[in-house]
Amino acid sequence: MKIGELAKRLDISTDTLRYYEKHGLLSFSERSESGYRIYSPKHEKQMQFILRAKAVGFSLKEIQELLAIKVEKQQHSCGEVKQLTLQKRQIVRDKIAELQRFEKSLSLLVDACCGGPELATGCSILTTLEAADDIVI
Amino acid sequence: MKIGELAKRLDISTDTLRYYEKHGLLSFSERSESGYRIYSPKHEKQMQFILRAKAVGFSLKEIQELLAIKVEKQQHSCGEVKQLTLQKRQIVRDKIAELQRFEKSLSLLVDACCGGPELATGCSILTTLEAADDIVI
DNA sequence: GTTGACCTTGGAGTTTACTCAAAGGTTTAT
DNA sequence: ATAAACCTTTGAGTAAACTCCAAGGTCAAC
Repeated sequence: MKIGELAKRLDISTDTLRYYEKHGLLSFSERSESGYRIYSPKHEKQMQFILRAKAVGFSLKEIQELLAIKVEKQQHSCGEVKQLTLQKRQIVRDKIAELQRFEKSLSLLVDACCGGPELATGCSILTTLEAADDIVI
Repeated sequence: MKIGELAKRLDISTDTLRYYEKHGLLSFSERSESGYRIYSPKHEKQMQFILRAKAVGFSLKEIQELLAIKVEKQQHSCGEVKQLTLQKRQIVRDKIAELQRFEKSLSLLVDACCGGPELATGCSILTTLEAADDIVI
């Protein structure tokens, strides 16, 4: 699969793919005789991982660190790799907890709102928002 | 509370606070006679919301949209506001699902790893990684 | 056999989100 | 009353993550 096809499948630009390769996120692909990048399903999986990590707020540098867990086997002890993994998992868990608070707040709003055609000024969604100091939004 | 104190409490810079005000994220504060910004606990709460939203991958523009749910009452119908809130909640739910997949993958790694002092090359954490194609990392 | 749609690189430009500096006014402590 | 530690604004600079462009090579179709 050439770069254009992979880009289309992932709904990103070819520039982004080359950018990620250049910056050490996407591992090097084979090249055709003429120098075209040839990607395998493995590359697609790796990209999906990168894009999903990005969507939940990891920076490219952090994503590199996540990917590096896989690579660090030769250099580091089992204990170190496990420690790093535990650290990353904690970050993920914290993010989940944060999002669950958002979800709760938004659900409160949704439940309180009538959803009718009248102007929202008189709607209970707002009363909810203004009254409940403990609601985060 | 003056800008320096709020910045310290939130562990960000005063520049960032002024930046958020300028870009319509943090609502205007009162000013002292000499022109100093005076913040209330309400401002602190708003900032905490902004920082938490940022931590889970919302851009400043998206955070504005979240905050705008509160403001749009005068201009929009109850139904529209509810629709927007539902949309935002779906995004939050998708992010949660994504993070739960990460958590699961990382947990598999943690559980499979002995955590001992030997080089990770021979550790089952790696076998897990390389064998399980359905694991995302 | 040439047109059009691909691909290559290098490098410049853009957007987002800060971050710093300059020049000056205010407040607090000694 | 005079430093030191605040605060103000304006505007420039920076880092991350793309995004675009130019100049050229490749490939499939008509």
